[in-house]
Amino acid sequence: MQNSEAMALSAALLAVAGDLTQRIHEGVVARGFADLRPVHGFAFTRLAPGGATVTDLAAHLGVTKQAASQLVDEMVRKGYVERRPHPQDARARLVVLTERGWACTRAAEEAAAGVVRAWGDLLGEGEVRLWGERLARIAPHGPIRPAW
Amino acid sequence: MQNSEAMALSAALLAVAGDLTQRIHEGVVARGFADLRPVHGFAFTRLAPGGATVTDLAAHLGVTKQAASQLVDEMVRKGYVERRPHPQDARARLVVLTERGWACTRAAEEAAAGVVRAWGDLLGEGEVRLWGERLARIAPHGPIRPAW
DNA sequence: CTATATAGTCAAGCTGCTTGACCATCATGT
DNA sequence: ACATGATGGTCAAGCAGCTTGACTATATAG
Repeated sequence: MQNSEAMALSAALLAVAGDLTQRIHEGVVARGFADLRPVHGFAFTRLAPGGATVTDLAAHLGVTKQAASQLVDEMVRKGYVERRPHPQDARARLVVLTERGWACTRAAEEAAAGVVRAWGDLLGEGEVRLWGERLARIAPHGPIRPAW
Repeated sequence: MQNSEAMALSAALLAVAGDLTQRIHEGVVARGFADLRPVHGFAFTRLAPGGATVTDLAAHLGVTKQAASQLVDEMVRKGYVERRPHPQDARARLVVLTERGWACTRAAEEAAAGVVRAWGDLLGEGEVRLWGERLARIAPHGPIRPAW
């Protein structure tokens, strides 16, 4: 494969990723969560299972723990998460989703499903399902942050 | 497809996109262009064909023309581009790549080719080639900026 | 020839991140 | 038991990269 082809493929992949991020975000906003940005969604995916510490969150997002702490401050202020004492470690605090946080997480899943469904209409659902498996093999632990 | 599957697929796609961005950037740095960030690469892809105005670049990157102008200032200072008078419009200035800018563009293509080749080793080259076609159908004009 | 639109720049301000310093608590070794 | 270092978290200050607003010069339309 020529270098220029690889570049075109890369550009197409990044365009799809950008489009996906944007559409999920629009879907979340349309469902009534206008005071969030995509980064909050990435945070929610880490917090959802059973909560996480600020340090966990920082590692997940690829930022300093100070930055993660500021993000948590903001989400607390907006009512999406709570800080609770950590059951095993008195230094740490467990950040967990509130009911509003869960509602937003469900909204994001619905929005993502809408986008993926549109892909299925274009390419066939089986095809799209195959993607998921192959993508996971390529970069199972890629950075959550496709930033500049 | 369940919502949670769609979310997992989305996460995998974003992880691959992040991984790709990071690896291309590392490849560019390893080839001797350490004073650039991924955004400069996105700018180069717009400038490469035959140059572009600051306003064109701003639209391509999804930022204000002031921000694009600052980016051009920086790239001029670092020797990657030049501002030339625009042949048809005395208000405008054509931003074009210098020889160093072209060298960096080639380095980015090599790096991208390296990543795509690794995908081919995992999945088969034909499979990867099919991706390119399908990705281009899904979001042919997605934003170049998969930002938060 | 006037009026409006467009290309570009200058200046100021804001947001989200970083670095650095610090305290409280945990874990380890003696 | 207790000293020592590691870890979780916060406070404070600074900065990079972007935005909005204002302005000039040139182009374009009527």
